[in-house]
This record gives sequence, structure tokens and C-alpha cells, in this order.
Amino acid sequence: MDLHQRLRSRGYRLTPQRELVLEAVSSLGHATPEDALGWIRERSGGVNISTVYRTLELLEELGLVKHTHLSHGAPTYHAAAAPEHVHLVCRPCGKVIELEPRVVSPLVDTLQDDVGFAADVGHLTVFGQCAECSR
Amino acid sequence: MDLHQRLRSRGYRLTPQRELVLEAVSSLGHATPEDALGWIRERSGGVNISTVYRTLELLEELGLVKHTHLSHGAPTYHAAAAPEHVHLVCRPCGKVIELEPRVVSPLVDTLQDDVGFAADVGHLTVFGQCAECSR
DNA sequence: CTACTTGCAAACTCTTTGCACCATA
DNA sequence: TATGGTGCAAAGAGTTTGCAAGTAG
Repeated sequence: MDLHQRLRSRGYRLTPQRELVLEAVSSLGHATPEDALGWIRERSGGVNISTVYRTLELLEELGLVKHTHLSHGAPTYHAAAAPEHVHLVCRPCGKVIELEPRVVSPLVDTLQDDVGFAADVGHLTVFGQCAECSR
Repeated sequence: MDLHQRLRSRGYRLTPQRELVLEAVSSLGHATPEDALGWIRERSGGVNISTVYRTLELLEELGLVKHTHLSHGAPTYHAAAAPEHVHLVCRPCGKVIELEPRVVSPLVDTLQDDVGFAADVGHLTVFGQCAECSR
């Protein structure tokens, strides 16, 4: 865990709250700020929701977590340490499917070559309808 | 304009507010609810913001507008009559680039073939960094 | 006329911020 | 012990809803 080093090298401090938030996101895989808070409450005394927001922002700045938008509402965070993946969200049933970024590499290459756009694959979410819901 | 027919066939009524909201979205190309309201205020007396929300929801149900998320905050609506397109959003500068859906057809086909997922191209937004910001 | 719509205001959700107190280094 | 961090409460965006008054058909 290099959380401590990353924090210290920028003058930030290591606190139990910061460890907990990162652990929550890592364990949950996908977590909204509210999800992370719930996870933390189940095992320790709890952390204030505003601290969760501040910490997620900080962890993202440090490159330890990333976020996407899997629904209309809250953003969803996941650990940057997790293998990078693309999200498919089925609108009818709400299911979230993760895929290897390989499936979008043709698209990424096209965007780079045609318009010089560097796509952020880890942030990509494709909405649509899954196989079951299409029947 | 088949707004009137579409509304009537489902028992809804044609009102000046509904015409204005659809016209706002069509003219602006991309519009948040707040943007649409601003456009309407510039030419007529104005419409209440809650009517804008209700109307956008209705127009989407009727298939006349669609929405995407181009930023963290408000959703962005565009007329369904406009040619379908994919959005690229440059995070550093905020610029929005529109591309023909052709560029993502390889991806759409892959998703369909591999996992049976029917991607909604009109709703797709790719975040990343544009050519200028990459220099 | 009647049912659908609108405007208004209040309520709600999600997120941010100011500030006094607390804790890491 | 000196900052930086946290909790709390209040303030802000964005959005939804209940209800009385207005209006399209």
C-alpha cells in the first residue's frame, strides 16, 4: 500500500478515514460516496459524508481511484489499482457489465487517428440493453 | 412537425410551452434544462423551470429528444430529429466534439456479437483529451 | 365543460463550504 | 506544537412534487 507515501510526498497526512475510504472503494469494486459510507459504517464507527467526498476527490487527485457515471445520479468510484475496464450499463435492468478495454481499442485508435482525441477508456460507460432484456 | 400528432395520439395536449421547449432544444443543438429555459426567456415571456423538466421528460418519452451526460452536473438534451451522433468531451478544455456514429460501429458490433449487448449510440459520450490539449 | 397543464412553492437529493476542534507528523 | 484534517451544520445546485388556477380540445 503506497497510500502513505503518495500522501506524504504531497504534504498530506495519513488518517484512518483516508485508509477506510480507499479500502471501501477497493472492496466494493464500484462504489458511490454513499456506498462507501455504508461499507465503513458496517465495520467501524463511521466517517462523516463530507469527509468521504473530500477524500474521494483527494484519492482521485493522487491517482488511486477513478470515477465514472453509471447512473443519472451519483458518480461511481473504483480503485485505480483494479484492472482497467469498460462499463456496460443495461438501462432496463440496471445491470453493470465489465469488459476488458481490448473491446474498445479499435474505437480508441480511430479517435486518435481521425481527430487526435485521446480517449479515457477507464471512464467509458456504454448504455444500452443487455442480452436478457433484449429478448 | 409531428409534435401535435404524437402528443394527441397519446392523449396529451399541444401547448405553447411544449412547442417552445422542443424548439429550444432543436435550435441549441445541445441544451441542459437551464439552457433551454434561457433560450425561451430570450424570445417569449418565459416558462417555469419545472415545466421545462416535465416537458423534456415527456418529449423523451415521445422519442422527440434524447439526453446524454456531457458533464458532471445537468444532463444535455438534443433533438432526436438531428442526425444521430457520438459525443467526445475534452476534460481539460470542455470542448464537445460530435462524430458520426460510423466511428463506433466496430465497437457496437463487437458488443452485440460478444455479449449480446445492444449499445445505445445516441447516448454515448467518450471523455478524454482533444488534440490541442494533448500538445 | 372536463381533463390535462402550468406556475408556484415547498420538499428532496446530492454535494460543497465555513469554522471550531482534533490529531498526525 | 504546528498544520492539516474532521465533524457538524448550513448553504447550494439540480430536480421533483402537491395543489390550486388556467386552458386546450
